[in-house]
Amino acid sequence: MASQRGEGETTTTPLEPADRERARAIPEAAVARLAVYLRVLSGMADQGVTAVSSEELSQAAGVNAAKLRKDLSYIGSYGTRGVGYDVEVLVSHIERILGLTRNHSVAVVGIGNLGHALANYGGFPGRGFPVTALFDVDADLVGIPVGGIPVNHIDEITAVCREREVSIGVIATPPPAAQSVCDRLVSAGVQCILNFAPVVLQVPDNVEVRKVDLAVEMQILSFHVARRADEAVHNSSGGVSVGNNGLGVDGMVIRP
Amino acid sequence: MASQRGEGETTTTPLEPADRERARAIPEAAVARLAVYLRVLSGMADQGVTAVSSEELSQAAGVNAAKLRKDLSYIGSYGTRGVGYDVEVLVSHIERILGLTRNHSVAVVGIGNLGHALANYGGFPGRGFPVTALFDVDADLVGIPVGGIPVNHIDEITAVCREREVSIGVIATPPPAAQSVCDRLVSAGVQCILNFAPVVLQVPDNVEVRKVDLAVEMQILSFHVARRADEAVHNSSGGVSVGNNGLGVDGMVIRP
DNA sequence: CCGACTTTGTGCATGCGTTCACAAGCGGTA
DNA sequence: TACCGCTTGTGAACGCATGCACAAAGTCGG
Repeated sequence: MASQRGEGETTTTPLEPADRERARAIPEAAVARLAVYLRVLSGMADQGVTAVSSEELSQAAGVNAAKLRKDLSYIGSYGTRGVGYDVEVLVSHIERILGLTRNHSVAVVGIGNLGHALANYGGFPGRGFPVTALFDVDADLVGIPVGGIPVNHIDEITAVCREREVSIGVIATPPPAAQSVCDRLVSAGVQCILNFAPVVLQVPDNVEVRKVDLAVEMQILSFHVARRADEAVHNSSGGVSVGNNGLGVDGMVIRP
Repeated sequence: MASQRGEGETTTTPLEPADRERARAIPEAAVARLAVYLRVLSGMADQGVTAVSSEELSQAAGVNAAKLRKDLSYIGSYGTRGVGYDVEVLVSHIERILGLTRNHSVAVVGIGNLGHALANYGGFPGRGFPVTALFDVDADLVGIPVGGIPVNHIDEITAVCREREVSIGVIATPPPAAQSVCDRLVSAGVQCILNFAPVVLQVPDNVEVRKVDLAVEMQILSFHVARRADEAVHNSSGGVSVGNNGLGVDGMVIRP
């Protein structure tokens, strides 16, 4: 489902006409990479670079040049053949596609070690994600400002989230509380959740969940350590060549 | 390269004979899910559950039942047809494949907000990953214990990592320092890195990097917010059906 | 001891994402 | 203006992962 292209729209759309159709066609993996490109491009812009080729950008982002061009083609044709891409133009178009033109109010739930760290990030990396609300069950924390924002009690979550138009909820609670918090966020109208708790959240279909799971990350690394160790034992030759292709957005390129 | 299957080994191997061959064949995405299954199974074991079917486990892990069975088949046939899986057995086999039978010493570099949070996790989620070393550039922090471990100066990184046999390095520094820290970790013999800095690290092929990028996660969520908002504007019908398939290990299932 | 039911394990088809390779297009130059 | 070299954009092939559907295999009840 969802793979049919809606055609025949002739109304004057408030947001670009053909972009919507493109947006729904962008593979999730490509979206993740676009965010990386955006950061690299922003860095280049800060250094005064105005133009870049797909080869240069792909090197900096740690991906294949062809893949980069395909990723960029998902959002349109904004390059100049024979020349490359204008950094500013690319930045603005990626920002538009990623929806970074509007601000996304963020609420952090669970003000423990991690919650503190998140709250203190201060405007979150890559501006546009202001933390506007903090919540915790601990009554002793309520009212105390963390990173400039006072902590609210978790029971106020619905009212506060609605009032401050929170669009992204970050769950940094202990595992047992995560599902309950998630449910409350959802019923408060939050449709995007970033979950740091090592729990598989159950949510309705209209809610988007991204998961950051330290234990899983560590265990994946552990797997590779073990595999490598075994290979080392069984292969008399010491040749190492791994190549971290596969899923994920990690880049890994030999420096020039 | 690396896709040939080494056969003809008849020596008594310290680690199971046919498992190595299996291990290198497990898709990366499946490895990530195995870690999730392991957590779910551990939780079940704690609650006294001794047996589980693929259907139950897949529900709890938020994945398709067929996919779960296929994932488990990568590590061998440890189920009983007509019955299901023995929880203990499955746990021990997944742990073995993921290399969790040995401890993996972890070093955290960059003792800021995030570094503090990581150090205080205390033995890291899912035991087996003891934090044994902390590093920072700030001389004022050196010697002060965080989460029970004294902070070392970053210049000692090579000596300390070698001495404590650190196998996983966690980078929680500001972006500009990340590549430098990474280089030092690599030259200290660390082959696995978990990177929290919003930087694309350049490493040699024999080093495995996993990335946790908050900005990217937020921007992916932002993308979905924007897409959804556009759809809401253009679709008069209010039907919502997203389905978070694609990359990643996130689960999303309607609760029973 | 046998039959019926249940659940695993997996061959196969489908779909998605990555990669290749090249035509199209643009700027610079004579 | 016409040519030449360079880089983009993309059609098509490839490969991997997912999901389906069923045979294999084991248990339980009679």
